Amino acid sequence: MPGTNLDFPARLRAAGLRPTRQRVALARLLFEGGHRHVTAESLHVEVKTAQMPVSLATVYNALNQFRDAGLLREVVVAPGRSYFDTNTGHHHHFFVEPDGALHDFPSDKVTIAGLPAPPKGTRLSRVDVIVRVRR
Amino acid sequence: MPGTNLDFPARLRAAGLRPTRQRVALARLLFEGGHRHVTAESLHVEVKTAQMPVSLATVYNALNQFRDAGLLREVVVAPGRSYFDTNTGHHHHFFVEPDGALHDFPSDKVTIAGLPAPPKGTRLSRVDVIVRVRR
DNA sequence: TGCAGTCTTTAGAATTGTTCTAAAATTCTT
DNA sequence: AAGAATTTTAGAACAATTCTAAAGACTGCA
Ligand SMILES: [Mn+2]
Ligand SMILES: [Mn+2]
Ligand SMILES: [Zn+2]
Ligand SMILES: [Zn+2]
Repeated sequence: MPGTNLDFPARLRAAGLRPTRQRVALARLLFEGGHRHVTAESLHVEVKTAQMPVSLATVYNALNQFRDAGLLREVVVAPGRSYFDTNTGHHHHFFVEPDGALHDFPSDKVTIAGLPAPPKGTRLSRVDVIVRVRR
Repeated sequence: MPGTNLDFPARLRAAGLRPTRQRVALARLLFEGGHRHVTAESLHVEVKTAQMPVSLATVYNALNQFRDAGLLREVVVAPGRSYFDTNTGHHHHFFVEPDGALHDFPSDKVTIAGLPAPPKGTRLSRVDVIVRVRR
C-alpha cells in the first residue's frame, strides 16, 4: 500500500471520527494489509480472535461510519448480507456463487459501451458490474 | 407479450409445478401484463388487494419456486431485500437510489469488453450490470 | 367418481442480519 | 482534573425470510 497512511488515529480524525480504541482496532484489521471484503459478522469474529473484543453493535456502527466517511464501500451481491470493501477505487467484482467469495478486478481494462442515458430526472451515481461465476 | 402462453395452469405444469389456486393467481399477476419487478411484500399486498388472499409464506414459496424453475430471476440491488424479475432474458438495470425503483434496459446495445477470465476452477454464470442513479 | 398418496398451504414460531435504546465508559476541551 | 460531548455496550427490537407441522388441495388410478 504505497502512500497509505498507517497512522490510524490520524486517519480517523481526518475522517471526522474520534479515534477510539475500538475504531482503531477495526481500522487496523481493515486497512493495514491489502484490500479486503468483509461482513460485519466476519470482522467481528476477527476482532475477537485478535483479543480485542468489540461488540457486534460497534462493528456495525464502525462499518457504517467508515462507509459514510468514504473509507469503505458497500457491495451488494447477495440478498440478506452486506459486504464492505476496503477498495474504494473504481473496480468491479467476481462473485463465486456457492461460497460467497468476492474478488476484485480493475475497471480500467473493462469498457462498457452503449449504456442508455439515465432515466429522466436522475444523475448517474455508479456502475456496478458483478460477474457471477460458479465452480 | 407475443408468443406468451396465457394458459397458466399449463405453464406451471410445464415447469414441474402443480397449478394450485394460489400459484395460478400469482402467475397471473406476474405474467399477464408486461415485465415486472416485485418483492415478496409488494406481491403479497397485490394479491390481497385482488381479493385472492394468499399467505405470505406461500408468496415466498412461489417466488422461490418460480425462480428455480426459470420463470423469474432474482435481482440483488439493495441489502436486505430481494427483487424478482419477470424478465428472464438478457438485460441490465437502472436502480434509482432513494426510491428503490428498478428499470430494465436491453443488453443488446451494451458492450462489455475486456472482462478478465473467471478465477481458476470457475465458470461464468452471469454478468450483472447495475447502473445506480440518484435524483 | 372416489380414494389414496403426494404435494401444497398456512399460521405462527423461529432464524438471521441489522438497528435501536439507554446506561456506563471513554474521549476531548479547557 | 472537571465537564461536556461522543461512543460503546448488552440486550431488546425490528425486518426479511425460512421453518414447522397440521390441515387442505391436487392427481392418478381404481
Ligand atoms: Mn447500513
Ligand atoms: Mn431465497
Ligand atoms: Zn472490491
Ligand atoms: Zn429486469
